Amino acid sequence: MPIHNADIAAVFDEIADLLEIQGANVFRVRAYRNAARTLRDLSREVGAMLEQGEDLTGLPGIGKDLAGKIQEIITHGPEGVLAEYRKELPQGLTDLMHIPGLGPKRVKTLYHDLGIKTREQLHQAATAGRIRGLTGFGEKTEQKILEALEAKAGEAVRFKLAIAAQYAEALVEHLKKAPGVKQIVPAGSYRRFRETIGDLDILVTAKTGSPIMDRFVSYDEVDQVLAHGSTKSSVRLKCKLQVDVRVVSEESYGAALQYFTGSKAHNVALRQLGVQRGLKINEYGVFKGEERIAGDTEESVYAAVGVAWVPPELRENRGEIEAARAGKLPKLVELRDLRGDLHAHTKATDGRNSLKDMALAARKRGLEYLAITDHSRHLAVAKGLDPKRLLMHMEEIERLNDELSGITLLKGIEVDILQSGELDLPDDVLGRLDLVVGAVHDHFELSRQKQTERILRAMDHPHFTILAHPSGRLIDERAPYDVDMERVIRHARERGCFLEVNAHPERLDLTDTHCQMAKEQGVLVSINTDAHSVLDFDNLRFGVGQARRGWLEKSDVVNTRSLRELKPLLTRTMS
DNA sequence: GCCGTTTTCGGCCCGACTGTTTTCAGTCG
Repeated sequence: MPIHNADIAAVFDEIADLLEIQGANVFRVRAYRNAARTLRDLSREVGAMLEQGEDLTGLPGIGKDLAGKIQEIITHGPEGVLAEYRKELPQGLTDLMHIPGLGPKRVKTLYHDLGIKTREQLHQAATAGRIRGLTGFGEKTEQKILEALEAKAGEAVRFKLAIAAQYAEALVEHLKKAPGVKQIVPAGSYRRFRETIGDLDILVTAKTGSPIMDRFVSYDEVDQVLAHGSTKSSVRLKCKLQVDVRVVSEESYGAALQYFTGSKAHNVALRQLGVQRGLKINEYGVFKGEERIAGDTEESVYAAVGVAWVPPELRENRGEIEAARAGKLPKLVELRDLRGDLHAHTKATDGRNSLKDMALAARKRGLEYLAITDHSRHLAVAKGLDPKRLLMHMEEIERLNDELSGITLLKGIEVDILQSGELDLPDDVLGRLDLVVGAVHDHFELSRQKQTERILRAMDHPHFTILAHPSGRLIDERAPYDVDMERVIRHARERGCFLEVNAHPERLDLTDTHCQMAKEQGVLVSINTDAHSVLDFDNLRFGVGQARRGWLEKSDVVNTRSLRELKPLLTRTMS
């Protein structure tokens, strides 16, 4: 079993937990957490990097020691490295730290004073009232622990961005009606367009004395009030989404927006820049000693430490601060840059709307072209098209193009990539289309090597244009199939084909880091809705968000081209 | 344990809320 970056990151996080319980130096703990994060964000496998003789100490937060541990974990597995830290503490103890209200200190107390090692033992002790007497604990803490254990809270629930958006928009509307409210904006990972949201952070500026917090905690979708202060309140909604509202004065709006947008890692890095300049940055402003020198706008905060304003989608501490410092931030692609959509379905297969309805909906969005890419015959469950039906479909598209103005339909197919890597329709049929979108819809279980070769072979086909949803994942529902995305991206460059960013909120596939990798390799990306109804064009904004998180600019996205510029790109130039 | 426009040592981001305290530790983000 190959060891992936995420596995090594998990080992480092466990070490960090164990060190915290042991009361180790907090900065040493942080070093392990930083390294874990670096590994999770990395678009390449460290195993492959080591094989190619690359030096891991070039990676942020990885020094000589941790590079050695990574090597050890890859060569001999994680047990040896972990054993060293597990010596003094039983395995599984770190699990207790994931229970809300329990951190390293309390877990240590529970273990040392009562010998508690598992959730079950903790539950027994809490039920028997043996927790409340421990130092640092009380009746309320005991009760909260009990509730957390019984509610199985602590299992991190994340919400897909599009779902969170529904709750966020409704809540913002509710809060707006509170007297004295001036500005109100969702910040946090929501503003950064992360594909899933752990909780929702809403920033409010309001006149002093505004009853905003009372209005917030009494919102009828609130299930539980977790905290209720004058500047900070937290609730859990009935849908289980946690929402934090922070109120600041108007002069602190920029600093607070910057602060609550995060990410945490980005903010830490920005503050370090501040420290180097003798400045303190917090949610109220930028301070030189006692003097407040910036903070009314986000731009002023960044300017105070000598860097350009960073778009929220880039704020992950993946090099954006260095780029901002050097004046080399990308000019990110925007929704309005998109001129067309290269992946959509109709009633002919598993879509809900007619060709004409889809065309008109796309035109209404201001799109200049829409590729109709219904399924091919192999996907029987979707009534996939055989050559005969496809040819009829193409004729219908041509007729409609004659009839409509302001939108051009392109003749395409979402053709199944068969297990062998062959495409599901004959070459002469594929050759009559404007573009061929290839996709894997079955045999997700193939080995990494077979899956990769299957896809590479499909891309070799002379008519292949775009690889749809390249990893096949459904967020939180289906893991990506095992495929060497580095090879796929390199192959796309060699063969001159494109990779999709599927804008459906459950897919968002390519991921942000793979977008970045595609850009580095010079592979163009197509932001497509994969629309199955006229409503799905709304999803384009999520696809754009994902592309922006991947540092993509207008020129990196193939469907920002006008139809005239696009056409020659669709004709593959095979070398 | 990492890192360097104060560089190989001595720093390492900052504040709110809660509960358990009697001035603050722990947790969280």
